[in-house]
Amino acid sequence: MRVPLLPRSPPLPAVAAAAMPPRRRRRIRPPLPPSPPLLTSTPPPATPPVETTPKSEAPDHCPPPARRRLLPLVAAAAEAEGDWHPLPLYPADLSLPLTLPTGQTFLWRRTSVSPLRFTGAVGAHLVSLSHLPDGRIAFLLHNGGPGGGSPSAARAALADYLNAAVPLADLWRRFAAVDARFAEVAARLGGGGARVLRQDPVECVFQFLCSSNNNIARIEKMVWTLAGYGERLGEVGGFVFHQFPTIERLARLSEQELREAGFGYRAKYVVGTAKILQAKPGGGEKWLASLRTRELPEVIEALCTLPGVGPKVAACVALFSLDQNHAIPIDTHVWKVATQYLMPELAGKSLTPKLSVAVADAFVAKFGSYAGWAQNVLFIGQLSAQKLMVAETTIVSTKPTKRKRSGNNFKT
DNA sequence: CGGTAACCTGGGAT
DNA sequence: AATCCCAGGTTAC
Repeated sequence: MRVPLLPRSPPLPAVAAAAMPPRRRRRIRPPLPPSPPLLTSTPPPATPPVETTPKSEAPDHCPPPARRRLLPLVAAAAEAEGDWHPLPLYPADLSLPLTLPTGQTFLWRRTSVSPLRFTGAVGAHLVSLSHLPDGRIAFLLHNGGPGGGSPSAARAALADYLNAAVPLADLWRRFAAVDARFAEVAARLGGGGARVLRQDPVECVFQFLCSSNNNIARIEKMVWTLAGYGERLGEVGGFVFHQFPTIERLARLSEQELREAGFGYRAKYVVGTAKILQAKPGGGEKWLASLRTRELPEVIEALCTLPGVGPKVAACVALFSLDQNHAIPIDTHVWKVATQYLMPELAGKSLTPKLSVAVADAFVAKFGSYAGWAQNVLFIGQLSAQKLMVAETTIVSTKPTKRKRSGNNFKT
């Protein structure tokens, strides 16, 4: 496999460098410059986003009916749900709808529309995320207590998963200053909050293994099927959530089993990759994690040895889970952006590995060591533009199609 | 090396 | 109704 040779990234932007702690000792609650100081070691539970009509909860979570009836609705909801814990992240730092359902992970489910709420597994923690009335992010731990984790452990896991140490607002200011197109898209998206996650590498590899030449709905279905092989964590909003399975568990799946589950030719990729990872000295988890401290070209090369992993999937895994903030996944959407705005001389040409390297280089030259974060925003801009167009045409041209549960796709 | 065709599947367009 | 085309690519000629 040819290895795209991406240049060494330029030094960190001064502002980011100053705010970024060394990777080695990742801070649990890093200070975010733009955010007011509000975190204490034991933050008081926040008022949960008010549920206007408390829906019927899963039986497991319901207090005894007799007692519940005596409580005011809000109190009952609070008791059934537990406490919402605020995080020092404001919409400019993290917008849930611009981060969770926009293609870097396919495992979160929208479990409430008003207030907007997403639920997913972060490691073994089953959490819901929502914006408080003041805009801050808050999380609710569903499987805490005996047999589960503590809120403080969940908080630490979330800070890591959300890449909370990276000062997004500062990055956006820099990006907008060097690129008019970015400024335009950023404004259209509401000014901030599209954040690159720091996912578990195993989870990330297998998610993007399912993504090739595929559409979002089916990717979500396949990824959800994979997750189902992991340990059950609980049920929220009618969805049963699982911890993502281990490599060992995935390696025990058969290609036939996955084909019957609708994976098509990707079935052999999943099993093959699981087996290769399993055979790594020290285990696949460790091998993948070790890539976090390697240079990007080496990371891409290593990932491309896995069956079903090509340059695009490798770049996704590198960016979304391996700290390669200047990795640029070149897919059809980004290719469009690139040929339209960044390198018009490439218009009409086909996306070859060599050209995709050239485009990636151009992104890094323009946006610097966090170019992947800029690319992610431009991608989302392209995505939403397309979805808006699709929505328009369907309204105009077709009769009201009965909507199947298309539930978790990105829409505005 | 660059260009091309299969490759599973499902939904929407023609 | 049948067929084509496309969807966040990768692999094999």
